[in-house]
Amino acid sequence: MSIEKVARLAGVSKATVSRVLNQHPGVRPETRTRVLAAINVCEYQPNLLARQLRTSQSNMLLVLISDITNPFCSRVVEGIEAEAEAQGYHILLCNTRSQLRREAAYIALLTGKVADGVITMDAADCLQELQGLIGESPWVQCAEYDPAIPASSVSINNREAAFETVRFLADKGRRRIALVNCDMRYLYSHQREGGYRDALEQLDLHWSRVAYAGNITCEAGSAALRELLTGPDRPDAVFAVSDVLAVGVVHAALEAGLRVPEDLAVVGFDGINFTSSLNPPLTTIEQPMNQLGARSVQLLLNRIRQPHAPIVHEVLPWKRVERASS
Amino acid sequence: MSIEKVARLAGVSKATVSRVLNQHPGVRPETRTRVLAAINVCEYQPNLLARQLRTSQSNMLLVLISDITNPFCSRVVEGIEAEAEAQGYHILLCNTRSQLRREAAYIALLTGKVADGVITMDAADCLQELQGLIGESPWVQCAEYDPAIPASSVSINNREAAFETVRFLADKGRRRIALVNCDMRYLYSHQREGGYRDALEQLDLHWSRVAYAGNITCEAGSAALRELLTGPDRPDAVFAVSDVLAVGVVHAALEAGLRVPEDLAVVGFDGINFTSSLNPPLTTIEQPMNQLGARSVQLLLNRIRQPHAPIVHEVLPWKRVERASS
DNA sequence: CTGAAAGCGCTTACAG
DNA sequence: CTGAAAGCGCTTACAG
Repeated sequence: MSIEKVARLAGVSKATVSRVLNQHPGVRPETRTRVLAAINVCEYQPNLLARQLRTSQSNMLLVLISDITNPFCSRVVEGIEAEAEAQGYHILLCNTRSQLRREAAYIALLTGKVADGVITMDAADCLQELQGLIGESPWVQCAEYDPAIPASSVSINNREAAFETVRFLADKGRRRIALVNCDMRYLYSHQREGGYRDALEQLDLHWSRVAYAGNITCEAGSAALRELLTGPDRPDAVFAVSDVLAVGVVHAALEAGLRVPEDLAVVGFDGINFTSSLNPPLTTIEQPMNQLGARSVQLLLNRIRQPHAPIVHEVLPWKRVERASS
Repeated sequence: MSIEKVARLAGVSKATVSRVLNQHPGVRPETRTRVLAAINVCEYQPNLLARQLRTSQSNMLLVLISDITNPFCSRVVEGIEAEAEAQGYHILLCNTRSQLRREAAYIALLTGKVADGVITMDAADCLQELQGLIGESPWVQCAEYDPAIPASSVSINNREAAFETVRFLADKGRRRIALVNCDMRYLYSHQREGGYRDALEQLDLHWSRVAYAGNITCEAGSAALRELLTGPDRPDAVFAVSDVLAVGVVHAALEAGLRVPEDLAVVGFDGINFTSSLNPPLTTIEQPMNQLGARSVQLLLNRIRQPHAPIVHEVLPWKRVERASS
């Protein structure tokens, strides 16, 4: 009814109002200003729902992340949101905790045309099930991906990053390098552990030890270190697969009377902001978090705009940031 | 067209399919199963856009936050998302950086019926302008609010929390208590500084000093402390209005050769998870972050469901968590 | 350059 | 218990 009201006020048809609204060329200037005036008078706000239904595009992107509280995730989301906004898209956020039930409810929005595409950051482990729900809809897998799924992905080379980190620690003279890993539902857990083991083997380091954190919290990191300290000989270095875990590792180490890095070198992963302000500052493997998000959006929009755009698996560079903890 | 396809397949009318879809009572069981079967056969997915347009409700909530990267914000968002999901609503997230331009684009979604209501966490300073855009739409102000705006709010008593924190430090024998504040665009900055000054006055403490951090980062916290250390006599305690700033304060203090808490007691604000794993663990004022989010959703839904529900200003409790840094 | 009409895919009184 | 019809508020060929 609303566009109709404007039309009556301006003495034109709904079509003309629509043309003005969408800045179509070829509306007589005089008509245009009359319509604009009418729009102002009645404070007309277009009903976007109707527009979306009619044009069958919503300019909305669905984002499925497992934990918005994880600083890595929130930085990626920041990147996603900024790029989406720059391209005229908006973000529908679902904090899934990798639970299919929650995911399903949101994906109904995708198949229900409320969103034009989806970016997932869920554990690789549940991607196959998601595939069934998402079907053919435009989809980009961010950070976590399943190579068997026909959807683009953006990630880093986790195996290489882990491999080089172990080599870095070995170069510094460390001989008993432990890994604090987490949940094996995640692809990165497998890849980083793979890199860790490869490096130990290649470097002929026979001491190896892995502790698994139950979740990505400092407490879980502390618990993991305590577990590592129970063995007959202690590690002299710990590589944690997340900065948050590393904070807990350092905390538990100091609590146990160890000096960092003298007695125990610690390296984290992600490159979260606060790592540079810890005591000691934390050495970490920095992921291009904003880029991961931004590129995901770009690839997704490619697919939305040209449904037959090729599927690509993009690998972004990581970077070691050396600080006092190692 | 789609519901029509199902209807043809099942040999009924669109109306009947719709009734089955919405579990209306009074559909003959036999008809029901026939429709359900047809739905399965053609893998029908309802177009939610059409439904939303027709019923003029979207079950979508717009969330405007200034910085998703701030751990406080992401915890509140977590609370918002969880409660919304529990009530059958979804979240549209805008990372505004308190920029009106970005906000305006999202608010168009609200007035354009894509969202049923809005929760803002933006700086109080830009709330008046938002008011103009939001108009009469259901709105809850979370953490930051403007008392002059006719919309509900959920927050804590910042003035009281700051007051009690200063008293707590004074009780511990501290005499030169400084404040590390941030951006005065925020209401909480004013309130906490107010509480700080009130307490000093009431306690007859004449030493006072405030440093302003340019943003909520550890680096800004460090810079603020360095500034405080330039004076003739140093503070013996710092109250920082955010845990993130406090991390930077502690870092710069240690760097300057001060012991925490012996030479300088430090108290943060928010109750972010990692504060307990810092070295030393950080004393902080804990805000009920999930509750702030959850209650905001509840108040907003009240308003959405009954547009004449009264406006309320809810104040949630805060809690001091005492640790080694003070 | 502008308008009348069809249609996006649903839901909901209103009849029967 | 079920169906025909109107309508949510737009946009877009198609005429003129």
